[in-house]
This record gives sequence, structure tokens and C-alpha cells, in this order.
Amino acid sequence: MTQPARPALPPPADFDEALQRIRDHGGRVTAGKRALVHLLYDGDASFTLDDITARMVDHDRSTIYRMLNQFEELGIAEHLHLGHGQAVHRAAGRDTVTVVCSLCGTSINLERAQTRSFVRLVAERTGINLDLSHFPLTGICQQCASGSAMRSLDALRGSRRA
Amino acid sequence: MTQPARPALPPPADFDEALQRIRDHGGRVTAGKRALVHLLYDGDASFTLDDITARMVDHDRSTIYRMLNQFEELGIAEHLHLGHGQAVHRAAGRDTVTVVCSLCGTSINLERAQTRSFVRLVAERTGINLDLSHFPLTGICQQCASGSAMRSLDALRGSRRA
DNA sequence: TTGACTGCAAATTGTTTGCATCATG
DNA sequence: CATGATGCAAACAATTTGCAGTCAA
Repeated sequence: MTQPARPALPPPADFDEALQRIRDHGGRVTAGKRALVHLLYDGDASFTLDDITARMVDHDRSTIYRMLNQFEELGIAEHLHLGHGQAVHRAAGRDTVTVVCSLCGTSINLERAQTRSFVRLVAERTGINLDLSHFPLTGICQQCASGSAMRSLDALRGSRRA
Repeated sequence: MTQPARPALPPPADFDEALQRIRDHGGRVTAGKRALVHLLYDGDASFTLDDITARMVDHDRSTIYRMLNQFEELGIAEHLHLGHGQAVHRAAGRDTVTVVCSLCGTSINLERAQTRSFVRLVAERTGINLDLSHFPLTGICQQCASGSAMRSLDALRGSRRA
């Protein structure tokens, strides 16, 4: 029992296509949606709800959640869970595999070519065709492993969002 | 933001070693802990909090959370997040990597040996040493890919107010 | 005996929903 | 001007915490 996990429509190529898709599906393009699509499609960063509300101060959290949910249904955005806190949201269809250090939060993108043979192996063994872009791969980076681990740990425990 | 990612003690080999470790670290072995360790170490299944409370009806949820947290700190148990609901908990050190179908929830375990070369490649490229046991790998299984996925997709496309 | 453990209630965190109102198409 | 979108408050779900009584070592 996992989750709806909609087999999304093909990702829109850009800002304008994203807005058009909203209209095509009976949605209305409001100032808020325009701002949110712009945020997601300007670059390839990922954002937590806090990140988004910080940039869209005059919009209610619930509204932002509703916009993001609509965007996911329309294949405009997707979200993933890095660690245990808030999910992060980003434009759909970005062809990257994110690798995150679970101690310091450093994240690095891998090219898909580098994951291909592993994906093939897993498909042979399990029948499941991995989609490594929907959840990040997590591990420990060298700095954290080499000694600052305890420090990072304390920092993390002490305060949210370094 | 993320998680302790304990500087893991080596996983105890069995039930008795697990209980001994609790004592060795100043903990006390209560009936509840004995029951919970037994549940986790009898086979290699994973359990949600609901699964556990169903089997330990006379124990409070908060107590079970506290036991599990202690177990993680002691390297006795670990948990992972399959999808969006409750985390699942299991004995630590089971040498498996979980692969889940994000549509139907089917989950399959991989032997760690099969992931080893991929973990090495990612470490070379990113400096991050993956821990594939903390989050599952997600993808789409063959059944979902061949039939129900299209149905789901159609359902979504037609889902304009119906 | 004593401090770790427990149950209970209440607090937190992250996300969703009901409802009246607003404004896009 | 109909209906989708929004803000607000309140509901939910998963997990955590404060506290006073309980029990393992």
C-alpha cells in the first residue's frame, strides 16, 4: 500500500507549456500558480514547503499544497522525500538522479547513464523497473564519514535547516 | 532534517545478543522490549507501527516508538520509509535492499551483494557512500507497467470532474 | 533502592479538508 | 456569472514529549 503515484502525463517543456496544461484541463491560471510554476521551472532546484512559502509570503500553505497537488496530477511537478522532514518539490521530468548525504544534506546529481546498468540489473532480479528520480539515493559523504559526523549530527539535532 | 544515521554498532546476531546489548548500554530489558525484539528477530519481515501494535495490544504506541528509537540507537533495529505513510521497522543489519513498486506496493528484497558495484560507482562519482537500506528503491513492476498503468493513466486523463 | 521504563495526555510536525468568499475564463 | 481558487480554521496522521507512577537490575 504505497501511494497513488500517478503515471504522470509527459512533463511540459517549459513555463508556458505548464500554464497551458493547467488551462487545458479546466484549471485556472492564477497569480499564485504562475508564481509557483515560475519558481519550479526557473532552474532545476527543489523546494520544501518552507522554501516556497518564504518566496510566496502572501499565499496560504494550504493553497500551496493544493497547487502542488494539482501540478502533480497534471505532470507539471513532482515531489520526493529527502530524509524525514518535509518533502521537496520540483519540476517534473528533470532527468537527474539525486544523491544526498543524510548527515549534512549535500546533494549531488548523477547522470542517468551512470545508473543504467544498475537499473537493468534490478529489473532482471526483481521485475521492477527503477525510477531513481522519484526518490533520492541517500548515504554518507566523505567529510561526514571522516570525523565530523558527530558534529553534523549535533548540528542537525540542534536546529532545523542549517 | 534527515536522520541520525547512527555510527552504527554492528548488528547483533540474534535475539539474545540484542537483549544483551540493551543491558550493556545501561538499558533494561522489559517484557515489552523482549516481545518487540522477538518480533523483529523472528524472520526478516518489516513492520509498521500498526503491525506492531496489533501484535502487542497492551503496549502504548508511544512506548513502542520509544523502544524502536532506543533499538536504532543501539543498532538493533532500523526503519525505512516506503511511500508516504508509516515507516516500516525491522531488525538491523539484514543484508537486504528493498525495491518497491510505487503503483501496487509490491516489495522485493535484493541481496546487498547485487548492489555493491553500483554503490562503489556512486561513491567514486559523488563521494557519497550510499546506504540503500534506509530508503527503498522505487520503480514500476512489470504487471503495473503492462496493464494497470495504462488504466490508471486513462482514469487520470478522464478524471475531469467525474 | 533508583533511575530506566511505561502509560496517558497533550504537543509537534507535515499535510489535508470544509466552508464561505473571491475572481478567472 | 459559473465554477475553480483561495484563506482561514480545524481536522488528520505520524511521531514526540512531559509527567507521575512502576519495575528491572
